[in-house]
Formats: sequence, C-alpha cells, structure tokens
Amino acid sequence: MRVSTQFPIAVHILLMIDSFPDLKITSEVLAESTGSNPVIIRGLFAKLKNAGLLETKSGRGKTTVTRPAEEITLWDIYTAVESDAPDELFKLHPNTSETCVVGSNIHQLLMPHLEDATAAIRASFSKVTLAQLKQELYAKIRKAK
Amino acid sequence: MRVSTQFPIAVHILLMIDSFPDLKITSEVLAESTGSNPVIIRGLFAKLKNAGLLETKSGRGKTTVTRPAEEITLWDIYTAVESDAPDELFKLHPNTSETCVVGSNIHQLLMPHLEDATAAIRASFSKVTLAQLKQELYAKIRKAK
DNA sequence: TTTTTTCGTAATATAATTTGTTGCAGATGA
DNA sequence: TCATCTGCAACAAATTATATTACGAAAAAA
Repeated sequence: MRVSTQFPIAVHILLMIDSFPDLKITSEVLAESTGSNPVIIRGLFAKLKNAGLLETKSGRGKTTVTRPAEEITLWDIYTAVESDAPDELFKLHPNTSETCVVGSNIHQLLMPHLEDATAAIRASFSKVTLAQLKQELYAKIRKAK
Repeated sequence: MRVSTQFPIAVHILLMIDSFPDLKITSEVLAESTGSNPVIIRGLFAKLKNAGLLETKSGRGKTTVTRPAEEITLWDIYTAVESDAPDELFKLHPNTSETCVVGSNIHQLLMPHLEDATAAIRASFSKVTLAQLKQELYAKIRKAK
C-alpha cells in the first residue's frame, strides 16, 4: 500500500497559509518549504480550490483558506487530493480468471471489507481538524524554544 | 493512496488452498486463477510462509494453510504481505525544509494521526477471518446456481 | 536411482505511476 | 505598462510495481 506524497503536502500548504495569514505564501515559497516544486503546489492549489478549501489570486500571491480551520478535517484534505474509492485505496488485480470460482468472485467478496476499512480511515481522519493541527504545531514551536 | 495488488492475490491464494484441500494447487494454477504469474505467486508463498500462514512442499504441489481459517484475519494476511508502518501506508514527502517551522515539524505533527488511521485499518481488517470469507464465497456460489 | 514435478530465488525486462521541469498564456494589482 | 503569480499543457526523469527467463534444490513417484 502506497500513498502519494500529495496528502501531507496538502496539509502542509493549508497549515502554512492559515498559520501565517500576513505573509505572502506563493507556490514558490511552498515548494521550498515542502521540498517539492511550484508546479506540484499549483496542482494542489487547483485540487484544494476544487474542494472548496482554498482561494487563490494570480496577481499578488494572496491565497486564503475559505473555511474556518475548525471546520476542515484531515479527511476533507485527503479527499480533496486523493481518491476515496475503496478499490483505489486498495488496488485489486485486474486479470483474475473468469472461469475459476474464486477468481470470478474475489473482487465482489473483498469489496465490502475494503469499504469497511475505508470507512475506518474516514472516521479516523474526520476527527482531526486543521485547527487542532495548528495548536499542535504551536505547542511544538513553544517547546523548541 | 495506492496499494499493491499483492494483498488481494494473497487472500486469493489462501482462499483457494483452504477451500479445495484435495486439489493440487500449484503456483502455476494460482497464477492462472489470479491473472498473475507463477513467480509472483511463489514470492507470496514465501511471505505467507514467513508469517506462519502457509506451508509448501517442493515435490508435489502440496501447499497447506497452517492455521485454522477461523484464526486467520485479513490483517494477518495484509501484514504478511505489506508493511504496516504508518509512514509507509501514508507516504511522507522526504525533502521538507529544515529551516521552515512547518517544514521541520510536519512529519512529527502528522505521524500520530497516521498511526491512528493505521490502527483503524487494523481494527477493521482484524474483524474478518478467512473462515468468514469462505462462507461468503460459498454463499455466492450457491446463489449463482 | 532416475525422472518428474514444483518450489526458491536471482537477474533482468517491461510497464505503470509519480514526480519534476520548462515554457508560456492569462490574471491581478501596483 | 510592468512585475508578479497562478493555470495549464507538454515533456522528461525517476521511482515503483509487475512480468519474464532461467536454473538450482527439494520432494515424491516410477
């Protein structure tokens, strides 16, 4: 099982923008901070905008989080950026035999259990808000001082 | 998030071997049924043996499931075949900036939540046994008749 | 003991996916 | 009008997953 790195980067983006509303946080700055590159960031901008979590302006690097941080969960961010389809989370093998009793049934057999696991992930991620992450971040910064 | 196809294939393998103890189920047969190929199957044999779920004999294609189907869960199979490390399930971006407050903390910040999500998956998969899958398979076969 | 069958594993090749790069059009505000 | 960014397409590179070939070793049957 392998997730792309887009999810943590998306969290990173929202966290930075929401934490430092006065700074000019461009795709370039975020690329630097995330260790990614500007085009990936802009692609994530697009996805996050699409999910109604972010607003961008071309001119002056003014990106804003459109919802209060208390109302954005990790699951919101996750689904903004990656598919939540159980058979994409847990990939199925495409060429199972049609003639074999197991082969012809395995996908349907597994599917409800993959859906359950997906629901479990959703429940877990839904409990954590961006606001909470911000607090945890501040706590870490205070501690480091 | 993308899982490899190894997990469903591993389930497929155990299901077939346990369901048809009288048939000779070789890596070749399984390759045909799963739509994969013999070497992949043998690699999974090795992992499943390593996890104490399977026994193989070179000579006569006699593979046996070493535990009762009631005592093998989807999670057992999953961990036999794939890593259960939270930061492998949900991959983190490797090159975050050390100088940025967010960049230098994001991994530690996210980790506990990824662990929670992983635990949720474990709990979900742990509820389903191979015996249950067998029953569900039989039910499907009966229905199809 | 010889033959047959099948697993075990390494080496290599192919395919799929992800990530990174370059380039430029189109917004936006100074 | 100019500098600054986003948006997006096209392409390149890198990583990962899957498939193939090949051959030795183990086990059982002839």
